[in-house]
Amino acid sequence: MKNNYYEEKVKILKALSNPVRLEIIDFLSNGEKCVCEIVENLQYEQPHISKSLIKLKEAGLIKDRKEGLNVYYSLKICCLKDFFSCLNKILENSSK
Amino acid sequence: MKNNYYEEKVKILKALSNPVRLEIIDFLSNGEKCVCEIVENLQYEQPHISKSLIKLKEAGLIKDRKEGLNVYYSLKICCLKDFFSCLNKILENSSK
DNA sequence: AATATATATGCCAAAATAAGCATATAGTAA
DNA sequence: TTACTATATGCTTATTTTGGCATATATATT
Repeated sequence: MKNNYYEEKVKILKALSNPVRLEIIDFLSNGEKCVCEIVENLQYEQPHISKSLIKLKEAGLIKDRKEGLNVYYSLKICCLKDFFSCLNKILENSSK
Repeated sequence: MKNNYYEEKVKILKALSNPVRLEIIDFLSNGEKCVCEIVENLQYEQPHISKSLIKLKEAGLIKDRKEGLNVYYSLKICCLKDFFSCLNKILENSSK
């Protein structure tokens, strides 16, 4: 259905529409990290980071892997670089 | 500032995070259209379309041009195609 | 000037999101 | 079992977003 077609995209875009979640994605672009590393690095409350990760995962943007007590998250998408370079182009254009 | 860096991207992503606005962008990918054409084609209330267009414009995604009583809107960004093809890849991956 | 048309704005209630804090769960170690 | 650690979940309040309806504005026409 046409509506579903847009709704699914909206879900991904909404997951990305948050500064903390964008920061997490940036951090994960350096490779797989456990939640504790993300919390330590980004300095937000642990539950906040956890919820952010879950939202990104539900949108299909990242994946997780358990190892003992730790959960490791990593990017699931390879095209995100181009995606964000488009965003940057938009920003450059806007400031003109 | 790092915060501003993400906030600006979030503004663009939020503008895109809505099915009606995505539909408008799709429609505009066929070329410049006036508000009346968009309203007629997408079947939403005119004030709703107007607000959607303004939000997209404020995010730097589209531009407008007045001609008599009409206002014509068109895409301002050429990389949106790649942007959405990335979204589609994410969707394909998610459904696996 | 009066009228008509295209578009934008304002206001409102409902729904969604955000973020803090407390607490639960799952795995590990003693 | 008990205690500990890493992560997830639940609850709550504040804020933002949504979409409908009424109305304002700007331009064109008579």
